[in-house]
Amino acid sequence: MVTIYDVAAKAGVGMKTVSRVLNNEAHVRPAMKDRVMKAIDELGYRPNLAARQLAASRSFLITFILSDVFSSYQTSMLVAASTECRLRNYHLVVEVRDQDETAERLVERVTANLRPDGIMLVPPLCNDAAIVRAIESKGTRLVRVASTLSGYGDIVPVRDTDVSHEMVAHIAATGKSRIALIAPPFDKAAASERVTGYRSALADARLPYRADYVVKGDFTFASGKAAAEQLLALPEPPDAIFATNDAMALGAMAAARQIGLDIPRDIAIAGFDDSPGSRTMYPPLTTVRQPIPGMARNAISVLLGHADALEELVPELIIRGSTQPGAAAEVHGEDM
Amino acid sequence: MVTIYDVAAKAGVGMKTVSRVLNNEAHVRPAMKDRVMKAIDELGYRPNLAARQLAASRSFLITFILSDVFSSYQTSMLVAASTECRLRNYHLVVEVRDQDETAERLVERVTANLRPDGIMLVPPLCNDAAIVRAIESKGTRLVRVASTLSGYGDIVPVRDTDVSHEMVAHIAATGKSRIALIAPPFDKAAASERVTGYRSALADARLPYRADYVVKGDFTFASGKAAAEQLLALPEPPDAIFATNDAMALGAMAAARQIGLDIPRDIAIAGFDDSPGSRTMYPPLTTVRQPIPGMARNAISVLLGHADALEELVPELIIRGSTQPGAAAEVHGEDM
DNA sequence: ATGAAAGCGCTAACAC
DNA sequence: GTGTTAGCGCTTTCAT
Repeated sequence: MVTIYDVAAKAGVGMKTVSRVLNNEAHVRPAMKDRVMKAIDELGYRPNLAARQLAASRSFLITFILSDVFSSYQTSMLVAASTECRLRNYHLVVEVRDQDETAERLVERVTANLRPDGIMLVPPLCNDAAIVRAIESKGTRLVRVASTLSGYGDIVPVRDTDVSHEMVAHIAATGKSRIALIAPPFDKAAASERVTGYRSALADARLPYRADYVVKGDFTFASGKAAAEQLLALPEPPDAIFATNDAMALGAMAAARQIGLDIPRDIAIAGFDDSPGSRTMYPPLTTVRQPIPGMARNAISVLLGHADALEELVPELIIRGSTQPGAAAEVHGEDM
Repeated sequence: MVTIYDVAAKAGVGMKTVSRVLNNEAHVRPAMKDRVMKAIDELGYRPNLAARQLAASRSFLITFILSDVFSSYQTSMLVAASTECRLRNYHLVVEVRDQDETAERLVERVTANLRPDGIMLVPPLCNDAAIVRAIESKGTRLVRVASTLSGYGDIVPVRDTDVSHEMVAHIAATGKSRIALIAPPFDKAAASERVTGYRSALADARLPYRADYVVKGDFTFASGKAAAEQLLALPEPPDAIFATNDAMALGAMAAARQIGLDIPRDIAIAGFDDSPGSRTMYPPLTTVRQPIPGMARNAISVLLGHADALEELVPELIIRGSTQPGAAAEVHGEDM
């Protein structure tokens, strides 16, 4: 094993100098730096993380807590966060919340022996007040992506209002006039940006807002299917449904299909997330692509204290065949 | 910070004794053990991983390398592996293979400063010979799940032949007689267990094996769609398609849908993996559920040297509406 | 079966 | 700017 001593000896300098070079600290003469770098290269020296952790009492680790309920959104975030960590010489540790594990136990075990420098939470866990409080009590840094909850930790926001407005405007532009919404489960659904965008677009298109056209779901396929069944059973059923995530939109598609409706002729359907499933339907689902890599980048930046240069992120409307006949028949299929 | 010294002092023993208790080593009198445990509890002592790593030169870390191409299979494995690690006081670090990153660079960076005690690879990366060789050259322990490639590292096998046979037998039992196969991309496709099961089931059902009914795919939606288009354009098209994974099966469903075929009446379709997408289709996809938690458990066991008690694992046939009208209309929808 | 002492490879604090 | 000296909190010899 090549240690920092060997490098120091080879370069003919003290070991603190090597350490300075390794950590990109200031006050190192370029010539010195080169000499050290050369020695590092020639020796094939690799710093030992455990030793750095112990001496610096930093772990260079970020913990990402995954809920036990799957979503492609979560895993996309995970992948993006891992990629981001690597660019900063950090590593991402995954911990999965066990079913019926209390928030306290979860946070305790995640925090106890690994001592991550920070924890990253995405929906739905980032909206779990007990978890957030437990992390606060441990004093571990926390970043929460797209959280609808205030409280401990930095929050990386997403602006969903405009793109939701755009979505509903697009649907209206295809000639639909009875556009229903499958809303998020939040108590005050009106607080959701996606709902706000829906309402403002209706107003812009001079379409009436009808309370019976808004049904809450809980972001699952089953809830979307149930909501759509309810909507389609209305005396005057909608001719379009905007579901606030893809899983619910797929549920709505299944409900429509089951009673023999043609999509999008009889009923247009749109979702939100650009999940793999949205691309492997026929017709493929019109949806919104979140700027996930950027969100993860922002999250890790915040966690590591570089909150200065956060990116401005804009979700993107993806129009496909479920709202526009003939649109984007050639969707990229990904292995899923 | 409570250290092992504090515990030793409080319990009135030497620190090696505390260490022995913590590591479940032999030669500790029960009374002694209790005394130490009590002190640990009262002090709320938590071992410091970094210090253990440094002293023991073990990291208590397993690295899971994710390919940049998504699959629910991969992420299910990841989750299961993380859960399994936690039960053994290990932690799972995720690293994502960058596009156009060489195998050597990938393994170098994954191995260099974190020094995981083992690496876990699942398809498709576990079949990348260059990566396997690079890991071998680092001397890091490796376990590969369901690999079709021999070479360095332990392999956790899956037995797909029987369930594939069962699948094709099921399709034949529904009255279909022209059953096509979308095969894996492997060079010698006949080497695949799924293909073997297909052929033996055809033989059992006294159905002819037709070379024009077997088309290779590459496990993506697009390849499945293309393969199905080719099959459906045959002078005598098949009345059923068994795709060797779900993504390709969904591609086949899209192809069938596009030309107005009814599933399963005109064409039955089945997949393999029980991916989230298989459950959010209408009709839901008949498929095979792999025993993923067990596979992950076996993989981590092997990696940690407990290769003794490996579980015998059996994949499960999941019959749904895409092959059997009226079957399982009520599929669990998961958020995806 | 238990204890004492010596590091593991690095960074922090300070001296120069 | 650069070098020296102490540890970080554990496990590992090796005594006893």
